Amino acid sequence: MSQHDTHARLAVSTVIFALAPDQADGVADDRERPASLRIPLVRRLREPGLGQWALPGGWLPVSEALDGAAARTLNETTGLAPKYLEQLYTFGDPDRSPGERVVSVVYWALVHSDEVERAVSDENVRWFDEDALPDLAFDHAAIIDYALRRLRTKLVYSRIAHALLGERFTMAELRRVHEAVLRRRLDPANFRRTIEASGTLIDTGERLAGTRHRPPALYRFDPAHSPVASPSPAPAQPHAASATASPTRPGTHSKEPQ
Amino acid sequence: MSQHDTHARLAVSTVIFALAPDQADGVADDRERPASLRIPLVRRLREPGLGQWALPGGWLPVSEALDGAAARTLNETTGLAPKYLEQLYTFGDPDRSPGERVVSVVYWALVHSDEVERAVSDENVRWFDEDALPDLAFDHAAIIDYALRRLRTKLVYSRIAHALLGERFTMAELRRVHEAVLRRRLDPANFRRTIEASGTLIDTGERLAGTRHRPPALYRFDPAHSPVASPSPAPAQPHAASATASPTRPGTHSKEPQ
DNA sequence: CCAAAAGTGTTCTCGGTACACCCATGT
DNA sequence: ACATGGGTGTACCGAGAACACTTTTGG
Repeated sequence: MSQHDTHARLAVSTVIFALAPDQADGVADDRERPASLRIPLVRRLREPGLGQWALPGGWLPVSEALDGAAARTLNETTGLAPKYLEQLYTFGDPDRSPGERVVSVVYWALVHSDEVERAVSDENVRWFDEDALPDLAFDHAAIIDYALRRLRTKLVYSRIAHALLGERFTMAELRRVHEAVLRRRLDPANFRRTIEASGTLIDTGERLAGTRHRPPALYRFDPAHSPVASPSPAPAQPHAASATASPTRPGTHSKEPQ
Repeated sequence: MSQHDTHARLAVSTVIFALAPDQADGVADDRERPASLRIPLVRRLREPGLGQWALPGGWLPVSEALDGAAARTLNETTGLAPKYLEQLYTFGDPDRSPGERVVSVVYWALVHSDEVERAVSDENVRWFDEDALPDLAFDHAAIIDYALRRLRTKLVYSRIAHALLGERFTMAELRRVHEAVLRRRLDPANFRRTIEASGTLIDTGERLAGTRHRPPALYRFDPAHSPVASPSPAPAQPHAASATASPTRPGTHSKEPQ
């Protein structure tokens, strides 16, 4: 392959975010510090970067859409189906990959916690805490850093936090998502009012019982309320990957890309 | 070429913005409506889209950086050297170009008005008013629309308007740039305070004489003050294209890309 | 003196923050 | 009853919008 290519090769990768599941060690103190974001990485099975951790991704087939390729490759490698998927940036420094010129169109995705349980997790796919990342292949550390900044920025002017949660959720759960992403405590009273004023929430009327205190209301998001700024015809929306996740290892195409 | 390519081809295009030069028809009423933005387009000399207007761009060479290719191709086709250049989005729908799969990494650029005079302008390169665009090849109309939205959004939280002006400028000139981009009148008093509070301006101490009223102060931008959010190592900065613009026609590479 | 734009001062509203306080449930 | 988080009320602060007003030049 790559006899002496006069063109760059095109790859698609994705930075995936999920909430760390509650550590059920019974210590009430857990609730005091914000939960953290986790990112799934895959181990590279070939050169360059053999053995290092990298973002899930793959080469772009001729006739597949960019976001389609992002959703497919992340599903093949991790078994995840993203609830939110948006293009992040295209990285193409000539020397970002040793040997071969590779241009990577990078996406970022949000999956909700339940998905994490269903996700592949073996010696070659692992979840890492946002602030405990391993050594990463290529420029992937910088890419994740950039994705985190974008997530934090976008959270405040858009309402995308629900993509990290299930269908129904309490105000406190939603607030903890914001706290985890922004890495700081938020005032419950003010958070409630801000969210309610945005009009993105719908009160289901139901309440969550079984807590050791006053039962909180359950909300869901207004689906009509997803005005995310993206290129005109294709708004960044929850993406339907092959829902029946049948994860396969990478290597379907030659080499692994970045 | 393209025997039966199993990969997409990679192109780089740029949406370039400049202020429309003052129409010197002497009517004082000109000052009453905001100036408009202008965009240079090039006519396609080959299929697909022969004869239609399109964004300046070219194929990505193997060993050239993305922003380098953007700066070079826009300079080759239009003779312009951008003062500001930033990646916009990567467009890659499988059917956006008839016949061949083309993925375009699109940049957007700002040039100041003086540049416009020096720019190439012939039957195959022409400036179009933002709201009087011709029929465009491929998905370029949607791309320009997206670039306009990005410019308007970025103007308010970042201070990039100076990239459309020369070295020294008055507060009113800067305000008219904002008015042209945002397409609405701004209160001179409040605009002044907002800009001054941002700390991005430096008073040169000079004043512009020769007006028929009180001479306004001349300002310049604080170069240290360009904290633009971009991927970590490569901040979006004024870009040094080949400064001695020697415009050449496209066609150096096979076909014209999108 | 007058026109016209430069530049200043004052007030108002609104979104976000801090924080005191009441409410409803399980134990 | 009481601990615990759910939920409400209220006061403050700073950024921006509206607009009256003063200043400085050319004609």
